Amino acid sequence: MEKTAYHHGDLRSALLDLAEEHLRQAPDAPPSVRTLAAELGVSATAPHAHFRTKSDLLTALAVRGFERLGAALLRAKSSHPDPETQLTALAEAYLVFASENVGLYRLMFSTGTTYDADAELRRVSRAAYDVLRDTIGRSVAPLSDLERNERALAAWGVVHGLASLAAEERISDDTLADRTPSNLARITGRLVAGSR
Amino acid sequence: MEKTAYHHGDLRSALLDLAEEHLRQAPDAPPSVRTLAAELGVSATAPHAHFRTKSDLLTALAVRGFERLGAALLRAKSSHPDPETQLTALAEAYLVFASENVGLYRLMFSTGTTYDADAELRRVSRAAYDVLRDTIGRSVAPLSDLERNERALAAWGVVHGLASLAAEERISDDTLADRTPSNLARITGRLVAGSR
DNA sequence: CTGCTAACTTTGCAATGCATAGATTCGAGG
DNA sequence: CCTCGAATCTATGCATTGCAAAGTTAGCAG
Repeated sequence: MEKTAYHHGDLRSALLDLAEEHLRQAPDAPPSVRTLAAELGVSATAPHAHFRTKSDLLTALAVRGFERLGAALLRAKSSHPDPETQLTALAEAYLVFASENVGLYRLMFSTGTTYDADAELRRVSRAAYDVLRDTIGRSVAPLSDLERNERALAAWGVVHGLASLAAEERISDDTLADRTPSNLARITGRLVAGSR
Repeated sequence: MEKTAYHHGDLRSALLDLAEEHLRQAPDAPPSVRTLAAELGVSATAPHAHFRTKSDLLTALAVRGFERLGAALLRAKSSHPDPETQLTALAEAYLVFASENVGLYRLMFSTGTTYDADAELRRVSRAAYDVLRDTIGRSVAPLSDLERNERALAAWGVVHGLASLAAEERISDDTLADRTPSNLARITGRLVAGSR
């Protein structure tokens, strides 16, 4: 789908790349479309041809994020064949992704209303979630659909919650000194695997 | 601390009240300071006397939010003397607050850098968290400090994670049909109390 | 009554998102 | 090769917004 260079190269991808770069260096502020355009040497309204609104650009960024997150989860899952450790490995991969892409991760879960509108975003988000759910489904003995869904949701809740709290730096030093992804993953694993 | 009316009434509180109202009706967009001022019949830069920056206003709003959340948690705790049900009641109170104050809740956990700077915000946020931690600490048998902190953090992670996912409407219908706070609280309680 | 201070207004500026109209360039069909 | 259409990009303009600086008004202490 990657169109080859027209006037100024593949502006669409270039915009997304640069936006991600900006987000990495300033995770708290959403990147300015005009600034992106200026740094790419195009006019201020050039992005308008590829993304009708700024929200569309951010949504496209979020889609990329979920694709990468899903890939990271799959990688973690396939490199840990043992179901005992698989869940913790998955949690760790999730937490690592969130900590290494704070701005992007925040964006992925804050697109707000756009989420309902964009089918693509829903699809990739769902795909990432399904990796987690399938792992949960297999790691524990026979479960009803409802049971499995509830467990998967609970597990997702824990990792997402801890990832968010860590990303927003809401966990203070006297609450938990070791806030590394691996330690948070350990806590997650212990909690989720509790009633095994 | 409430200064009585000067020129135009208690503008500071009026701004916060109206901002919260705006946030309730448009949870996705942060309120515009100029619009708030206009609706209150003051000049566009009048708020500047009370909040040097917009971020300061939002931080003050977040402080209010944490105060109300903490109060809600305390209320829930004291109305359920039984330690068995106390934790679930706490989780439900938390989830109810988040669902009834989506915009405010989002704000409370997205102030970003401001959090480090504002001691007041840190204090009230910590106070709300301590209610949860103390309940966890008492509900389970003797625990080391580290154990208790880890459990409290995990519990906070679950409720915060589920509250966030629900607030952003990221839980689809085929994942969990019943997304009411009480059902989510039930799931939370079962998970956290797992290794009792 | 005088002066001081907090609250508020006026004015102005820069950044930003977005719409519209026009120019440029690529590529396909003749 | 040439023409034309469509995609891409530019130019211009506008409205909203946050913010700063200087002046104005109102309450209050002495």
